[in-house]
Amino acid sequence: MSADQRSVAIELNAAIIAVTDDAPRVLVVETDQAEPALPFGPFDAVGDRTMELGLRRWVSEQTQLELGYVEQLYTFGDQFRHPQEIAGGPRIVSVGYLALTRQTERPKNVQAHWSAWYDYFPWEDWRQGSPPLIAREIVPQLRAWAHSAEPSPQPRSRRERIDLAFGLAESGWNDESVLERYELLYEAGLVSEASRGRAPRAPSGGINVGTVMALDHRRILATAIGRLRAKIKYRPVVFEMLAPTFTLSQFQLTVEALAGRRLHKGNFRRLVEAGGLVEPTGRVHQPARGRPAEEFRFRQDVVRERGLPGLRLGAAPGTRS
Amino acid sequence: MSADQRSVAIELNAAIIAVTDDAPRVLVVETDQAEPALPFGPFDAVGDRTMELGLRRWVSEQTQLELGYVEQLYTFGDQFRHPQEIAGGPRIVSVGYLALTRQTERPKNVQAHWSAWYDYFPWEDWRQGSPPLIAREIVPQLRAWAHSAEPSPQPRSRRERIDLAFGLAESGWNDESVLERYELLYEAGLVSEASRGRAPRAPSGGINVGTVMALDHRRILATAIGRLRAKIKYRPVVFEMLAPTFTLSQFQLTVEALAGRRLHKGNFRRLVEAGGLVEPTGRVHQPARGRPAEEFRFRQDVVRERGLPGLRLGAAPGTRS
DNA sequence: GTAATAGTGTCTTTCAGACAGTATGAC
DNA sequence: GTCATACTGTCTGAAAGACACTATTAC
Repeated sequence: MSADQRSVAIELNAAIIAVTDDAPRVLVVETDQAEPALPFGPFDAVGDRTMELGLRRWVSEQTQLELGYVEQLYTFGDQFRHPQEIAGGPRIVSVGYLALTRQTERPKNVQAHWSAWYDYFPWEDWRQGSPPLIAREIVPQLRAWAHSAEPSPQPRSRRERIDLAFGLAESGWNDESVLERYELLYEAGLVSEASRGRAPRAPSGGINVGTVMALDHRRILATAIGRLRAKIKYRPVVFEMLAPTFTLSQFQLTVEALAGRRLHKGNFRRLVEAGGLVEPTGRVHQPARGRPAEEFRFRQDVVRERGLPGLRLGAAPGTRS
Repeated sequence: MSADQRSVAIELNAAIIAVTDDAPRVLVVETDQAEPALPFGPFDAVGDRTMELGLRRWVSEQTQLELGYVEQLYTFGDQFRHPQEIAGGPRIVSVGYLALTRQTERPKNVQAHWSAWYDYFPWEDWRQGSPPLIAREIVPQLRAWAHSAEPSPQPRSRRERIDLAFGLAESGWNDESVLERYELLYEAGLVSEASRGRAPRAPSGGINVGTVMALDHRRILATAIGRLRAKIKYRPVVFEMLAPTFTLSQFQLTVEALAGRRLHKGNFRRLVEAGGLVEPTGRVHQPARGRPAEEFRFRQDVVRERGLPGLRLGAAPGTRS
C-alpha cells in the first residue's frame, strides 16, 4: 500500500550442515523471539560478484567457518513471509543455500550454535524404526484434517498425499520427501508457524510437532534436508562432513544419520568398495570396545574420473514398519 | 557506484517447453538485438502472492498459454548479467522457471514463437549418434583451451571436466549434464555470449557454437533442459507435453526428443507397461504407413498411489560412440 | 510379394537385498 | 571363555540391456 512496500530486498539464508555424534546438525542463531533462525546475511548488490560469493563472505565474517560444498536451494518469495513486510517494509525475498562443513571448527560467533536437525523434524528419524510420534499423533491428526474438508476440496487427494508422504502406501517411506511432509503438516496446521499472524484454525489450535524456527526457516531447512538426502545418493558430498580419515563404520553411521534410516552393513561396504570412492590409509582405528577397524580416506581423484559415483542406499532389515 | 546501483530488482524468466514433430521447443520472444530471449515478466511485490502465481499471471497475459507443470529452477544473480546494470541501473536478479505445456495452443503474442531447443544446443542431440560437431569442433577447441592454461591453473582438472562432460570418459555420455557442458563452452569462450562486454579472448575470438540467446538466457535454458531430462526419469511429467491420447511410439519419440538419445523399443514398452502409467483407450491410431497402433492415455490416479513412478531410460544400441 | 511400423518373447548380466558366517580386539 | 565390533562369502530375485522374432497395415 505504501510506496515503500513496492520495493524488494534480497536476503541470503544458509542451512549449514555438519554431523557429530551420529546426529546431523544445523547452525542456528538466536533471535529475540527465542525462535532459532538460520544464519542470514544481506546480498550486497554492489560488492558481491555472485550470490554464492556473497554468502561465503558473510558466513566467514560472522562465524569464521570454512564452508565446503555450497549449493543454491530455492528462492522463497511468498507474501508476508517476513514480519517486516507486514509492518509495511519491503518484500523480502530469501535465496536459500545448502552448505556443508565439518563441525571440528566451532563458530566464533557466540550467538550461533549447532543444533540437531531432528529436533525440528522428529518424524524424519527412522533409525530406530518408525517414530511413535507418527502413528500416535501425526497420522491421526492429518486424517482428521483430511476428513474435515470432506467432501468439498478433494478429500481423496489429501488422503493420498498423506499416505504417500508418510509411508503408509505400498511404496513405503521415502526419505527424500521431507518438504512434502512438512507442507502437509503446515497445511493441516500441525506446525505452529502455520498460524502465525493469522487466527488459529479450528481443529488444531496451538498444536505443534517438533521445534519451531523463525519465519519460514523450517521450510528452508526441510528443503535442505530433502536435497541433501537425494544428493548423497549420486554425488560424494558426504565426505565434506566426514573427518579426513574414518572407518567404514563411521562412514556408514554418518550416512545413516543424514538419511534417517539404518543401512545394511554388508551391502554398504560392498557398494563403497565397488565405487572405489575410498582407499585404506594403512592405519587402524582403536575403538572403545571391539575389534579395531581399518582406517580409510576419500579418494579425491576418483570422483571425477568415474563419472561422479555416489551411494545407492540399501534399506536395513526390520526398518519397514 | 551511484546510489541507484545499490538497489535490486527481481525479474521472472520462464523456459516454456513443448514438443512437436519430435523436436522439443522453447517459447522465445524477439528482441531488438535480434537475439531470441526467454519470455520475462516483472515480479509484482504488491500484487503477486507468490512468485509462481506471478509467473502464471504474466505468462497468461502475454501469451494466453495454459501452463501445466511449473517448477522453480534457479536464481541467477551474477554481476553485469543484465545490460541495464552496466548502464548504471539496478542489479537485476532473475528467478528462472521451467514450465511445461502442449504446443496445441499457439501463443497469441505475435512476438513470441516456438523454437527448437537443439538450435541453441546442437551438441545435445544424440538421436543420430554423437553429433559430428563434437568431435570436429568442440573437443579440439576445448582441448586447446585446456592446454593453453598449462601448467598454471590445474590443466588436468580442465581435461577431466571435458572428458567427463562430453562423454569421453569411461562413464560415457550423460544426458543430464547440460549445464556442465554449457559452462565449459562458456569458460573456453566457445559461445559468443562469453565475450559480451569484454575483449574477445585470444585463442577463440568470435567463435560460437549453436544459436546465441540474449543475456544469460542460454544458461537458463541449459539449466531447464538438464532439470527436465532428470525429472522425466522419476516423475511422470512427460504427459504434460503429450497429447491426451497417444501411441506408445509417439510416447517413446517424445521421451527420446527430450532426452536427446534413442531408446530400446522393447525395454521402453516393458517399463512403461510395468510402471502402470498408461492404459489403453480401446481405440487404434492409423498411421500414414504401417501397422495401426493401439492408443493409450495417461492414468492420472496411479501416479499418486504407486509412489510417483517415472521412467528409467535404457540406451539404444549403437548410440555409444 | 515388399516396405514400414507395431508389438512380443527370452536370454544374459548386473546388482540390490538378505542372510550367515568368521576375525580380532577388551575383559 | 563372553561380549562387542569389524569384516567376508554367497544366495536370490528383480530388472536393465540386448537380440531376435512375429503381426498388421498399405502398396
